[in-house]
Amino acid sequence: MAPAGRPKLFDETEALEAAQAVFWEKGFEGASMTELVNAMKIGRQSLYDTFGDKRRLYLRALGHYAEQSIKPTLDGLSGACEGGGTAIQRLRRVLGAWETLQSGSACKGCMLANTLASFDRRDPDVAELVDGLQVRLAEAFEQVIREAQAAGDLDADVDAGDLAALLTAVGHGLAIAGRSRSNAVMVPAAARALAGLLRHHEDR
Amino acid sequence: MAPAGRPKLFDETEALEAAQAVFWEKGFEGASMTELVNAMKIGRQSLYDTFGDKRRLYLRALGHYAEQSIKPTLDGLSGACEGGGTAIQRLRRVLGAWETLQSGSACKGCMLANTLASFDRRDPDVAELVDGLQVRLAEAFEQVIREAQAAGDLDADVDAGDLAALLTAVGHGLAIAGRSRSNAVMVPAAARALAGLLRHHEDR
DNA sequence: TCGAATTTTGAACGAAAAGTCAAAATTATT
DNA sequence: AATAATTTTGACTTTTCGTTCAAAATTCGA
Repeated sequence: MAPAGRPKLFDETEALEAAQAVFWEKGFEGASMTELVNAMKIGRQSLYDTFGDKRRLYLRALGHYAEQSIKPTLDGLSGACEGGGTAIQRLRRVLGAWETLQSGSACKGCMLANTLASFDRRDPDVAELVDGLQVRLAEAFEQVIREAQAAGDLDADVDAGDLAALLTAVGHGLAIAGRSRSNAVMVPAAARALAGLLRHHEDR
Repeated sequence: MAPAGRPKLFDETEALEAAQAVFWEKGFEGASMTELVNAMKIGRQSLYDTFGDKRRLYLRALGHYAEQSIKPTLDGLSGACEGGGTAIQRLRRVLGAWETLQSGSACKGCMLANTLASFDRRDPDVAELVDGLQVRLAEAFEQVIREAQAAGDLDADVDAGDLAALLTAVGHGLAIAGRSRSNAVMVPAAARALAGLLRHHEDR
């Protein structure tokens, strides 16, 4: 059942991705509607008709970012993608992916972290969305950690939940460091240290 | 030699601190000049005469934040304050201070991290200031780490510079997590895990 | 083919933004 | 006391912001 009336000339997902890129780079208040309209290559009114106001557009862009950038991490941890491997291998692979991601020259960091740092924390929708993703990420970490501990590839004397929270925080930290001038030095260094700390003590 | 003319009725540092608080909470673009003028309790023109434009005010506020919030950490690491103690004790004390700081209910995170996440990265002055602070922090960490390693309180098989970069990144990460809804849970958990990983392997 | 429904287009709106101007007020120097 | 220098005050300018309006264009169902 096609809707009566003129169909949209633009691809909604494509436009959303363009908006996401702008918001990711400039933040909510740093991105102007004119800028967004230009980047999305759609008319002003089409934007408002399709996405509502600026705040709702940001929410959808952030949701899209989550699907695109957080989900791969979750899948990588659970082994649903990239051919699996042992728990410790999957963990290391995700951390390695983060490293290369945040070491690039024009790195924009992580939209999640940027949102946490800049968005009005009283906004309930944003707070809930962001926090939900954070928790899901931490839970995925916890599961892999337990698995790696059970396999004897990770010291079992550190609580899995605690370590998961630490890795989540490190994710944020790498993303912030990724936006700094010396990201190409700092991020790989931090990643090396983390990889070292995550070795089993018997292997040292 | 007092300057001829009417003296200012306000304390410059006090006004700057008020501005810093607003910028810290709302970010550069999130804070309006009228809002700043009100918080600083000075006239609009006095603001422009004293601090220049909005960007220069932000730079001074950020500099003030560095003096007030980063320096204590540097001093705590070097042992210049808080009565010293061993290197590992100083390290743990700083991490503990970060934990309590980022676990609070109305936590604003870290202005440094917020700036990295939201400010236009092409701005050379901001980039230099922020990166300089990051490097100074990493250097201070590196020195304490070396000391702790020499004292046998920290495993020596992880490179001190790398570990310093990691702790700097963890600082950013805790600050970001500190702005999330579940900061009171996540931040202490991450801190516990980090404290566990930093134990010497012989103590496990 | 007519009409209802939707999108597009481009102009326009009011509000709020950053920043400025000029006169009044206050102080130190002479 | 007079002058020069500075700050204060409050209105004002200009620009940009997010959002909306209304008419033209396009498409589908009857």
